[in-house]
Amino acid sequence: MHMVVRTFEKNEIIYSEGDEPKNLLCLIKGKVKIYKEGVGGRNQIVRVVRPVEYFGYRAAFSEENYVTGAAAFEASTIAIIPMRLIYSIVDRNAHLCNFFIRKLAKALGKSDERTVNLTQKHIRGRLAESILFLKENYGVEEDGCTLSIYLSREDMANLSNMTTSNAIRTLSLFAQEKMIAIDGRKIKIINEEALRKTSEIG
Amino acid sequence: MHMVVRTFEKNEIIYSEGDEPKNLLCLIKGKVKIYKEGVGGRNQIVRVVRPVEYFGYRAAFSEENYVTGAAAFEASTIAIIPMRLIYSIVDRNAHLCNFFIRKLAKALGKSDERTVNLTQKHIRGRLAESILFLKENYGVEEDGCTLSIYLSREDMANLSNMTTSNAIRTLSLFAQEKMIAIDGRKIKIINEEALRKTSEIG
DNA sequence: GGAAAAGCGTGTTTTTTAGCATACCTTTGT
DNA sequence: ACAAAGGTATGCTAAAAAACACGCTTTTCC
Repeated sequence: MHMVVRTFEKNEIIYSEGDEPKNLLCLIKGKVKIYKEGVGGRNQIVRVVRPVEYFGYRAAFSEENYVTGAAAFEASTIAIIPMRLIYSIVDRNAHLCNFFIRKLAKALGKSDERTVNLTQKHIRGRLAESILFLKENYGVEEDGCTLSIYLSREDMANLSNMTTSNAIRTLSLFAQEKMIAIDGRKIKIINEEALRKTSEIG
Repeated sequence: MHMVVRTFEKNEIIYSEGDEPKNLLCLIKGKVKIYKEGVGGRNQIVRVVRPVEYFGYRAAFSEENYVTGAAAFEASTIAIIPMRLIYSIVDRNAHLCNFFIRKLAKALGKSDERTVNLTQKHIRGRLAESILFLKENYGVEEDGCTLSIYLSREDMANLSNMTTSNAIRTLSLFAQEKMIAIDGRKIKIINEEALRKTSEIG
């Protein structure tokens, strides 16, 4: 009945679809994906978490089991706070209550936008958008243009709703077109304007 | 600074993407769609509202303008409650606060599931799912199998993430396969089991 | 009541995307 | 150091979905 902090190694699962939510999680250090298993082993990343953000509490508040899973993109440090503690505080702390309302409301808006982006844009648009999203969310290295997250092609695909081969193919195309430069998992944004345009028009 | 009730006619817009959210809405009677404009005039219905449900408050809580629009599927009666009233109550009423947390948390879970269903299932799966969804959400007529909502083919398409012609074609196929019977906009579920299977396997 | 518009049905073509197969290159673990 | 496994690259084929074209029917509105 008290908070603990533990580390998760790269690719370690933090919780799985169907698990009962007992804790509020707070990412102290690292990078985490929230994903959903789809048809034929294909996963869809629905959200990503950066430090310092809370996650894993939605299911608890709606009294359901998790409908998504969470895993560490890279070695991560996470604070684990029993939801029972939270419930008792929320009940008499309007401030905390508003905090969660706000977080949930923002996440819902993002989720709705994401639904449309993933369903209506074409492959190039979706991938361009993912690259920009990763930049906005996790930032870049000191050079100002290399994404500071290094994802496998499969994770890029799962983020962008496409097959791994299409992610590989389209990344190569973007590199040919000098919108990005790729070196293994390192993605450098060369022409952000073009990328933005691609993400908008498809 | 007080609640009003007004009616909206069929297809009338209740609020639009980009509008500033000032009110909490409550659908008293009728049926409402929450949708998002996509690429090339294609809309995606992200949620539907039935009586008696609250809607239109998400954007207010997250202090954004609306990212979705709302319109009446059919003639509807709606209570309009200024958000300013709500804010003042939420601040000191833990019960109401929990109500909104719960609603938002549930909606977010649904939205995540919807994202994956819309992106990964094939046309047949998506349409079958929409039909079952409409049954669960709005129910059936006295005969126990005719959906009590009558949508245009275009709305069926917008609900299922497909073009209007594909919605028309696939509905005809389902009718040929005796899973449903169609008579204009009337959809009768003949073989729910088959429909459910179609929605699962694609 | 009749013209115009909106909605529906069906067939064909084209584009987009998934699915495979194969080769090569990097890690990982022993 | 080496085998095995996992990840990346590329080409080809098949399937799915969109786009288009056209005719027909129903609604809407002067």
